[in-house]
Amino acid sequence: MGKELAKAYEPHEVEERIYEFWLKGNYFHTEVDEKKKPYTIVIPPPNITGQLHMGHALDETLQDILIRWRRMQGYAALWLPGTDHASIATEAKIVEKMKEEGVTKEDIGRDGFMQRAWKWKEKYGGTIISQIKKMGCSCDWERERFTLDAGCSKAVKEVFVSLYDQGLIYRGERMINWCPNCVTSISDAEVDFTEKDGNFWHIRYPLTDGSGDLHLATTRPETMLGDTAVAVHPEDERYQHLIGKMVTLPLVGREIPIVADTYVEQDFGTGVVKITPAHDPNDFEVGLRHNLPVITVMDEAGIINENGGKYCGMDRLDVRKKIVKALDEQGFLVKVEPIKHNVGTCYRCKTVVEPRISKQWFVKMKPLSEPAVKAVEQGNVKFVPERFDKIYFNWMNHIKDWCISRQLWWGHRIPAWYCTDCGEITVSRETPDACCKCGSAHIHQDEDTLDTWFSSALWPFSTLGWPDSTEALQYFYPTNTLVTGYDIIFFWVARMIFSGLAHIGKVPFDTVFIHGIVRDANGVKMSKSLGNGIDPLEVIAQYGADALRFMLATGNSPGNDMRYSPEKVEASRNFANKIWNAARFILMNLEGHDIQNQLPDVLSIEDQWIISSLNRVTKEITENLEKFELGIAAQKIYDFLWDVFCDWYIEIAKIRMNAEDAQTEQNSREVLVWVMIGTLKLLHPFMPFITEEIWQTLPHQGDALMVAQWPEYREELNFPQAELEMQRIMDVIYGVRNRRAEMNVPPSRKTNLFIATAEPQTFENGKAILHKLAFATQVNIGNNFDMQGAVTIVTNDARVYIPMDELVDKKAEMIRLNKELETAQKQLLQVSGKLNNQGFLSKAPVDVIEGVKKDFVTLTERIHLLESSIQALQ
RNA sequence: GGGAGCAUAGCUCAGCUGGGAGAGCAUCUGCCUUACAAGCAGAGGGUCACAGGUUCGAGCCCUGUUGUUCCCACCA
Repeated sequence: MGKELAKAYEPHEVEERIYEFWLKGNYFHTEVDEKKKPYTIVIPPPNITGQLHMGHALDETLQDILIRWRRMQGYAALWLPGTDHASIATEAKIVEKMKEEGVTKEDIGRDGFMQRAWKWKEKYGGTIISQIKKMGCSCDWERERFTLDAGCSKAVKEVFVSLYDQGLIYRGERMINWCPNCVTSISDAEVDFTEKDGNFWHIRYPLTDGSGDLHLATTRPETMLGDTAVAVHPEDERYQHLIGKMVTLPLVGREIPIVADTYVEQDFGTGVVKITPAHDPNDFEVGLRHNLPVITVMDEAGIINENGGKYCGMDRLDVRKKIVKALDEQGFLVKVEPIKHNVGTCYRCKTVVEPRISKQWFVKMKPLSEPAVKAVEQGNVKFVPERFDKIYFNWMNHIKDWCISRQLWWGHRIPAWYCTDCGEITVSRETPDACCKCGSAHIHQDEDTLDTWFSSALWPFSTLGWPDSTEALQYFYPTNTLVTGYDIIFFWVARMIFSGLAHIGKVPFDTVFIHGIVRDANGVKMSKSLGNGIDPLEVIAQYGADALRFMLATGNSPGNDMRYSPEKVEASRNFANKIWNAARFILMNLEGHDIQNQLPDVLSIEDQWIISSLNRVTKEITENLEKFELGIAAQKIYDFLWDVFCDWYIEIAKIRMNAEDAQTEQNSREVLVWVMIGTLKLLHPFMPFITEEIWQTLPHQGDALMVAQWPEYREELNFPQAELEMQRIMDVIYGVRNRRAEMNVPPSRKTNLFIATAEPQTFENGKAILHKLAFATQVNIGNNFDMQGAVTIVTNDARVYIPMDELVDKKAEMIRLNKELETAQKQLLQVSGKLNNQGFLSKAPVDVIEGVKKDFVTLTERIHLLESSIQALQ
């Protein structure tokens, strides 16, 4: 206490110090405590390759708000942090760096590569964590985890073996999505379809018997090297007579059959489709049905192989051009039609994905997805906003088996060993010495690793110690809230839900709180390639973490996208500064006085009014937070602090600080402190740094605001009468200010005020306030005043006169009063319309009818006051 | 092809289970009133996309239309 605060809030001087203070106090750490209820959030682990971007900043802010709020409410609030090894992304980065050094993966071998990768992780993996700390996040850093650490590895092996034993993991040769650039398989979820310009190449396939030819169209002419049939619809009259005949594949010379299959749509194109079973998923199915040979013509890197004849060794896209040219030269090309079509691309590197037949590991999804769907249907997991459950259901109900093996080194290696002698596969938690079937020691482990999301799917329980039955697991699982963007429901949320159910038998969390993405000021998605991303760290450096957090938490609603704009952060920064200065005012007035954070025994009207207002706002904000309406909650604190506490209560306090009466001053100080502390508590989850800093300088109980008790609504602090009376006084002040502003009267020019009212006591009580805030030299209160040539203001409870003869334009005054009368009469008409409506009276709820009746009385009184004012003016 | 979101002040967006529309920024007018000019006091500005319907009452619920964004599926 007694510390001098700078005139403007300087976040960079505060944030680091406060964060250290919290760490030192060990406030982030949460132990199992049977006396408390747990509240748990597991962080969506950011990639170790990552740099903090606005998406993280938003996600982290929402989580920290929830966790800080629950912690203050007395929960054992655990926010469990960690990072993801991000197999594809990380491996790509390391390979890229090795390339600069002129080293390849093969050069250094698997062990050498893993050594490098771990070194890389040690060096860069902490970056994102330190950036999260800059946001002010209250994660339990003692429990920080990594998806590739020993514990997670144990969980992964357990899950793999268990699913394998249940027959839910199998190995098979299937058509999968292949990224020729990452040189690995990827899952269906990892394919992005993007619309691209392409061509329909119309080609003529001659009938082998020379009786004619078939026209067909393709977007991938190079795959014709692997064609093993041509298909038409069985009921297509145009081609009935050709079914069973042969065509000769141009350029290649292979004779292939014409088959009939309902997969072909008669109305699309020419109704003839070339069939390449090795390079198209649909063609693969057709091939199976018609027992067609499968000819693979491309290798892992998209290079044409020996089956491609003279095109062997060339890239698929070069071959496309060459084939088109050759077809054209030899007269097989009918025409080229430019089209837009959807092309599957790798979600990591954007390379065009090649469908490819390959032996991979799969998770059988049907038995896992069904209980996961049920869990959401039954409400065991709730999406906020609710509509996202539709997206979830749609995906879960149409899910195909999940390809989980990746041809990468950085990741969880598949715990399967192959016997060179008998061919048996040994799947085991521990590294086996011998084949489980024949006992041969000639076994070698599968070279592949698992999809990153395989380990992420276990995150809510692997991080709590599973498969061991730890105390933490028992206590904190199921977790409570999962906070993430809608773009990650498939990748992660869905997989966590079925994994939790399959391995623990319980859903991993009860609520999925979904947010949108942060776009730039023009509404364009921020991306590295566009270079339109805003660095949250720069924003923090310029405006402070609290301003960024507040901006991200307000002005948007759950599940919807938002735009970043500097103006919004500035507004939040200004709010921080407002709080700062309110605190400065209070501190200035505390100097030399012994003030506790407690309410005085006797409360004035204005004390009751502000306390009652805070009490109500406290209740509302808590309710908003319970419903995940974070933005609304933040807005309410903003409004209370600025428009109510600062604009009115502090202004009134200035008057009372100059009162003769020492007790009034003292009471005023106590209420100032009490309300400020209460407000700081409400605001703390949103703006943790500045609130903690201020709280520390004010009289308080306890060591830190972040572990102070969340305020609760108290019935004995509800003062409706005081609120009503303050409203009357404020109405007069609003009216006076308004009229003075219209007439350009500067504040320095004080005037007399005459208030004619049936509620003299209210205004008597508020005399000092009216005096200062309505710029009065004298405040006269009575039943009636005979005022000539005065400015007249009519409120619901009073007629107010300001004698300013030289400024009064009678005509203008008349017009204004008549206009107000007209408005009031219109409103009265509406209100009485309702009261005369039998339907309204019989069907509307009682409190609504009461409200309208009250309006009727108020308006009638107002009209009466206006009419007599007009009369007086005449 | 299937599904979802959005359309409210000049701009960016709030508006909870239906009870007569709000904020920030911008604009205009006054103010250095000793916490704050990153501020104070005022003002203007909206057929809540359009058309129907339900209801005593619709920005909110229902149907349709238009525009816009996105997700899923995928057409060779």
